[in-house]
Amino acid sequence: MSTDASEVYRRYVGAMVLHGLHAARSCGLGGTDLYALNLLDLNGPMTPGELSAQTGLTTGPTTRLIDRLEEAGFVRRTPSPDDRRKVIVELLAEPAPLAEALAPAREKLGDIFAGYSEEERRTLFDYFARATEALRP
Amino acid sequence: MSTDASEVYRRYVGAMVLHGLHAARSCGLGGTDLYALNLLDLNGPMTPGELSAQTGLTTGPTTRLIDRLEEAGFVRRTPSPDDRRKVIVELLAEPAPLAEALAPAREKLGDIFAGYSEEERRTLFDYFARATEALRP
DNA sequence: AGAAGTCTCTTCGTTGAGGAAGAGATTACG
DNA sequence: CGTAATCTCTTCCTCAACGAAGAGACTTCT
Repeated sequence: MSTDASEVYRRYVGAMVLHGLHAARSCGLGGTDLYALNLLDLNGPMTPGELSAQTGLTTGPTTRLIDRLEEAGFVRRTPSPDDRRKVIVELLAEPAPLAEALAPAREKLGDIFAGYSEEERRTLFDYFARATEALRP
Repeated sequence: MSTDASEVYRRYVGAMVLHGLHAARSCGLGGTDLYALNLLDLNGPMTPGELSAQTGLTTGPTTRLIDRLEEAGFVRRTPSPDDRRKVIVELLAEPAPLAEALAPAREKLGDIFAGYSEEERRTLFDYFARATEALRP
């Protein structure tokens, strides 16, 4: 990875993060809320305890974090079938306000993808899958 | 962009955002600080007024935001040569704590890039550059 | 030159997110 | 069985970040 490529990549990652934060704000979400949503998206449903371990929050703030996300329609709480003390926090289908906030960017990116050959697109998506796995927390 | 590809991509973006937020936290940065740093990285040096317009903050919090970033060694304030009321906020070289936080991920991604052919890497970096431009706020 | 406008910074009050401690319910262990 | 451990949630407190309003320095316009 040359210095030049590294520069391109750094700016790219910055743009992605900025994009995510911007979309989150427009839905009234804070940084931690976005963090939790991405955790749930990448790692699947989990209990408040697991979420609290992965976010680094103590249990009190975690409860209120889940409250916020539930009220906003992002997640759902379900009682755990095995252990009646536990709760399972599950990500719901993408809520309308978020989809709306992301739509313009998605369209632009769709146009970019359309400009590549089938083989190039395969390369890109292969990379996306690998990078996602590599960055899994 | 098929539904499947869209899913891959959504998770990828989530992983990138999570990665950025995680690195920021480990340096004691909040969401807004990260947002501002990325703005400065993508759009170059700017005045506090411009930064306040782009972050959506009023001028008071913007001043303190810059104070925080300056104390942490991320940015530098320089008096504007044309207008002595103005200040130019400039991003410095990446501070050590941030580079340290990002190092493991960079290494992993470097390994991934190393597995592609020269041509595939060109495709990837071409995409990165285009996507960065498309997402510019 | 003087008035009006612009830019940054300061001060003050408010708000919201987070930590600490403990309650209540359930499960596991002796 | 009964005691200890676990899990979520509640309550109270603290603190950091934000907005509003205005001060001070400088520029622009008449």
